[in-house]
Amino acid sequence: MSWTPKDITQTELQLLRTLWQLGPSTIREITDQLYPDGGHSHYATVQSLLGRLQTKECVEREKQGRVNVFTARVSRGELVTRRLQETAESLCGGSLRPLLSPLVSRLADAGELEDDELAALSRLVERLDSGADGE
Amino acid sequence: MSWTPKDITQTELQLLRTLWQLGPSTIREITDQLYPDGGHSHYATVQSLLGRLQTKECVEREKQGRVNVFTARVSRGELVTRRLQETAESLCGGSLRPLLSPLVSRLADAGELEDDELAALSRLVERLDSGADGE
DNA sequence: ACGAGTCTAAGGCAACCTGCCTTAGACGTC
DNA sequence: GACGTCTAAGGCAGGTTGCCTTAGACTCGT
Repeated sequence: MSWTPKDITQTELQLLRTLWQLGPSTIREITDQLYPDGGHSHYATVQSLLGRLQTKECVEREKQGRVNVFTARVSRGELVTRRLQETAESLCGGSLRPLLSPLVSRLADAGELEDDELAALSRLVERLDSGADGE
Repeated sequence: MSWTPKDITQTELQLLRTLWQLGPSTIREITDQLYPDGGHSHYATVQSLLGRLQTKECVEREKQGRVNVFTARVSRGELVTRRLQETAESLCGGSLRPLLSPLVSRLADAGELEDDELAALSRLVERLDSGADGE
């Protein structure tokens, strides 16, 4: 009964982003940030989304006095890791290794690295691939 | 109007796996492989899923005589790349670079690499990170 | 004390996706 | 022409997602 936390949606991510930016916040603060002219309905929407984020273990709720203060429980990096893990699970039988080559290839295509570093990286991955046993 | 093909589900992936394994196949062949004792309903299920896979641009349909022959249009590697791209898009503003460090860290944790290669990789990534500008 | 304002919990709802299945009709073979 | 196999089309229940309404509780200024 191992529990892999569920993936989050774009809208939920937007909330998380706000939490990362503001730090621990109340619903009110988040709502004001996202919908500066929002009414009660927007407030309730944020409330609803925060509730779902909580069940997805991305957010923590703590009652301070009368109000709930929400804190991000995952960082962007952790979310990235979760996604990588999911991808590995569903496409590569749980192994992360097969993600490496495509990532480096894409990095190369996108020109996101300095040439010399890219070269070093590519060489390394290539060496790994040649010595690897296919799944 | 750029069209990012949608993500596929586990069930759909199962079909793709079968296609990878069998090569271009008819619905019948796929059904027999997945549900050896399946009836018409299973056949129709496969048909339905293949239709959805086609709209997701993962599968190609070609009429050969009276029957449709389906061919996988994406490889496992391409699916991996799609997912990486999605992850980058939704979490890192489109940049793939931030995926690198978490991946290498997880690889290290999971012990999926030889120590010396891991060391080289880690050193490289570390160097990259130190010289990077955060988003 | 009372009304305005702000918080909370609870839940409804339409649109969509997913997995699965039924129906209905076209084509070939014996 | 009956049978088996293919096709297209679409229905349906259950879940998810984004958004919103309701109703009740607390705090405050006057």
